[in-house]
Amino acid sequence: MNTILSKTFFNRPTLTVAQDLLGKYLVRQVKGQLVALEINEVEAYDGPSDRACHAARGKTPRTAVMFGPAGHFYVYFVYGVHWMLNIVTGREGYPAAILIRGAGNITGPARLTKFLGIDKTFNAAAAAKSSGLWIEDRGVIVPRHLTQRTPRIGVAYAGAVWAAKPYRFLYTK
DNA sequence: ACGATGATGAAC
DNA sequence: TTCATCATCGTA
Repeated sequence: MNTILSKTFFNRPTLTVAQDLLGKYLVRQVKGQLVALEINEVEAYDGPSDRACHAARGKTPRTAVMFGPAGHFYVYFVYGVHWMLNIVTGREGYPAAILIRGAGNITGPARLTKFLGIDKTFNAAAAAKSSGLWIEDRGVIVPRHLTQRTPRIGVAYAGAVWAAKPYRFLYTK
């Protein structure tokens, strides 16, 4: 059975949700066609004290979505070129999100959004059929020994302590 | 190793 | 209003 994950799943501690996202499916529906990719790489950005999290410098028009309810997408533009897809986690008022970096055979967050046709129009959208983009539990059991935790990519600016946090989660078959 | 390419936020 | 920075990728 394929269960669409709802707010209940995302409204939990960010690191827990990040670990649990491995093996879940990112599903995109466009013109009646479904594309489903198994999530295998994510990064957690957890709260105002996380110096790598965009919300660490307060609530701004860009980061406002992260302060909202869990289960919505935070999509932003970086390096003048790429769109990044995140899903908001945790309780309302607590800014946190998870960057989806890889799914299926697509490696790299920018390649993933390009492949699925995701851009700013998905920012603040709910992860649900109504938006054409959601996440499903398809019953995959991920053996713990096939997962890894490493520091996050490209966050040296956050300082030694936060850059070293093992907030990147990988699932390799 | 580096340039592309533009939104963002902080400083002035 | 200007400027440095940036959760990356493709080409070299």
